[in-house]
Amino acid sequence: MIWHLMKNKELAVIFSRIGDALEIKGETGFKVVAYRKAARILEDLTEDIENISKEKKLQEIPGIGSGIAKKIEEYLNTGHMTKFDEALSDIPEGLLELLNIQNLGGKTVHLAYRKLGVKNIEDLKRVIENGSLARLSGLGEKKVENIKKGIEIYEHAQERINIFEAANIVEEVIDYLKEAPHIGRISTAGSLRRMKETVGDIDILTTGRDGAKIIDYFTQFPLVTQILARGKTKGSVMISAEKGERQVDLRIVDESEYGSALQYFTGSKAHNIKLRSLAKDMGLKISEYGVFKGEKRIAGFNEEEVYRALNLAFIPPELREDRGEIELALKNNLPRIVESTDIRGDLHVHSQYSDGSLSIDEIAESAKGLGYKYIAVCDHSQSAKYANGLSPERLRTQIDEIDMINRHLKGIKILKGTEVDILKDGRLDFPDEILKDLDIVVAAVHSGFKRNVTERMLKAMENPYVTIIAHPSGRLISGREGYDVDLEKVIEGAQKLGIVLELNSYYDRLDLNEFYLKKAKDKNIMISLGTDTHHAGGLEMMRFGVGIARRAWLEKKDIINCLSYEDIRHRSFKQKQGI
DNA sequence: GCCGTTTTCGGCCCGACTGTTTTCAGTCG
Repeated sequence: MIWHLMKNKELAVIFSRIGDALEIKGETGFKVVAYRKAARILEDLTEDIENISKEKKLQEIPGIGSGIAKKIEEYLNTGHMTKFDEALSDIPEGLLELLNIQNLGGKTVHLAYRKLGVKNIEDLKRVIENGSLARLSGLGEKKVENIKKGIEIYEHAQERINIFEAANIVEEVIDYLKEAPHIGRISTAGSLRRMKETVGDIDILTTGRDGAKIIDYFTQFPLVTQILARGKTKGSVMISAEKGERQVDLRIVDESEYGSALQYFTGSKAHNIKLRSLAKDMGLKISEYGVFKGEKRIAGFNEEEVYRALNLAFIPPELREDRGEIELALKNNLPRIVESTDIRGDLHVHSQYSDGSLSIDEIAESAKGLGYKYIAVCDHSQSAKYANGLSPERLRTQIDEIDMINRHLKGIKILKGTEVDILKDGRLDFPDEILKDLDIVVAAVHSGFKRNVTERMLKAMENPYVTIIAHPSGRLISGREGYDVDLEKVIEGAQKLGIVLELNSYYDRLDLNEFYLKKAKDKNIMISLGTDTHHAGGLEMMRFGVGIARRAWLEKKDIINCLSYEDIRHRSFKQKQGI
């Protein structure tokens, strides 16, 4: 577990709940926003809030003022927060949960609580059924019907969609939309365009002459199960997907507005709010329809001119999270984050020798097709029985085969590698005399997830032949929590010993995650991208790894996949790190 | 609650959709 940031998480939850409670009580919206913003900041923070507090630097964090700083200090010192106790004292436990229901907000929850004594979701269903909710002033049959729909969606709520599933859905819907009447440009937007590891819903933007017709066509997509909204410029539907239903939102704008709409619709919300207030300070107004000076539109056709109109360098979607990117763009000082085309090879691929489906030849062919200069075959080691792990003898055979293929191969080189198990006592699953003959040694924990994982990884890193630690947290996005490991210590160890940390780029791992990648980068640790694929199509997962790397502000110089074949083989990244 | 070379008080991002309303409130993104 990530003990270091426990207080950050606890405080994030507390502030978020205070925000919810105040919303229900009808407190001014700005206070609610301020608490929720504080929650988001704490959620995002990669530094331990206790350290920041000790150094008396809480108020240096934008969005944290004297009020919230005091409350943080109180909580850290005493273990409780008076404001939290007050805010929730007269709010029943089940009431906050109701805010998660679509079409139901603080105002209505408050009203239902005060007038009908609704304290939880069961009460809410009751007053819907007996008709008393619909009789409240400001409500009616249709509103209640929508709340009912909201409850249904909430109760069947899926976890967030992984980026791969989201990308697939988008592709299908966009293919369908291409046949819509008089449709123009189409793009995905929202958190998928920002390449978040999971997304809540799917956003698509198009241009077109007759919005209502396109929306109409959109709602007739064969997989649509529910129409949530259908207007002239905006439509929203639920579609059935692999695992349950997913929400897809479509927005239609005029060609001349496409850039500003794409910018607006891509978000993040926090990024956009900051942009709009920046625009306001400059005497401008920004919306999805453009950047305006008075009545006159001064930008909107493409995103570049939108940012330019605000005196900002272009900010790539992956950076738009209000984590300091706007301040740097103002000074034209943004990092030049890595591009897909900078990636010269995949550094973690499995073959038929262990549990992959591809021969070495096929791997070479596929990699060549992607324009790579090299690819590392890293099969499992002998203890990984479940994965047909290689004995030292079979690894020798594989090494010989790769040497032979490399002699004939044009335009691409295969790196000889292994994904060697870190055993339960921290030893490696192969002896040094064979490790020394490999180009790349990826070491990984595959068993004993709760057993001294930190110590075992640190011990593995001391082996002079280990290049990379694979999937350092061990989490699976679809549901496995990961190792009981102290990643702070792993990062420290990697820095000391010149070890590369992996960004495992398969969509359900994406491990390290963006926060630890950023930390590693800040300590000058090199990162390796590997898809860990077991089949040909999986090589395409690299785009998700690159997306996460970009979200972590990684540059070309931070990633060993951007080095030449020679530099990788001679491990010159170690020299770069001064080892 | 946060924030400030126009302000320590009085602002705080902007617009669509829906439904309940005769001019607007609530919710969402």
